[in-house]
Amino acid sequence: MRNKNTSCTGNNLPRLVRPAIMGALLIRPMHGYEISKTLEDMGIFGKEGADLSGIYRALNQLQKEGKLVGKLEKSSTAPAKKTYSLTQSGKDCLCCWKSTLNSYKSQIDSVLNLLNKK
Amino acid sequence: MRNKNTSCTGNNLPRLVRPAIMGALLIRPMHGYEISKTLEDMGIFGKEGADLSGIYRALNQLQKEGKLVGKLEKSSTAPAKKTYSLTQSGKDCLCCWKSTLNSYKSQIDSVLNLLNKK
DNA sequence: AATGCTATATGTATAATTCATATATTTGAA
DNA sequence: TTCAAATATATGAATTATACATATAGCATT
Repeated sequence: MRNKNTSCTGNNLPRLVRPAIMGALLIRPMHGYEISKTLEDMGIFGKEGADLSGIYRALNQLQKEGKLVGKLEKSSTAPAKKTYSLTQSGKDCLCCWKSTLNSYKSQIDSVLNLLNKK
Repeated sequence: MRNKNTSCTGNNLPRLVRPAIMGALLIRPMHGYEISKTLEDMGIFGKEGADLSGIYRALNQLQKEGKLVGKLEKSSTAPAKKTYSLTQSGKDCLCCWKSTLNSYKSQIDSVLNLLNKK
């Protein structure tokens, strides 16, 4: 059954995956699975964490846009990983995201004000 | 040119149109164009306000879902309007939206905390 | 041997958004 | 008085994001 987010029971906030990923990479360079676990531990996307496939897709997109670079690390003892780090362009983008996220918050506050009327 | 919202320059917050519309209807029953102007005046979706076509689409969906009822008002002196009001189901939904929006805010705060690291 | 975790990726369906466009009436300005 | 702008609703089409399923594969534990 799809469709859990169409109504007022909305789970995750769309468009938050990208800045969340990039924020995680501010801590240190990480690979996708590690990013997913980090965000899950922080509880950003609820108890179940963000969808892994969405994270991998976003990572590939962000790389295509030049905001991240991924380095493939092969290993004989573990599955291959791609460790991503922020580029300068990615860091600039994060700065922009800061004001975007603050503007999201004030938009939400405006709606909440409406909902608390009366 | 499309594509203004894909990156960190994100404009409108998705999934905010529906609770915003329903919140406006808490003030009083209104028709679509009036809702659009009300939200625009409140600056919820930036200076340019929300896209009108999106509002009309959401109104029709919300009506289909039983959260609103629309009453067509024909007039000899003005274009026909559809005045919408919240149903009980719509009011229940709004209550749910309140906690959803607060959870959105805390998700955003978590990401902002990441971005402010160092 | 079987399960579960680590690790990445794609296919597909759906939902939401954006922009363009169509239609029709009314009001105000040049 | 003609033309533009505002009021009012709606649909078509493209894009983006999300969600869920699924595929693959190595490693660790029981």
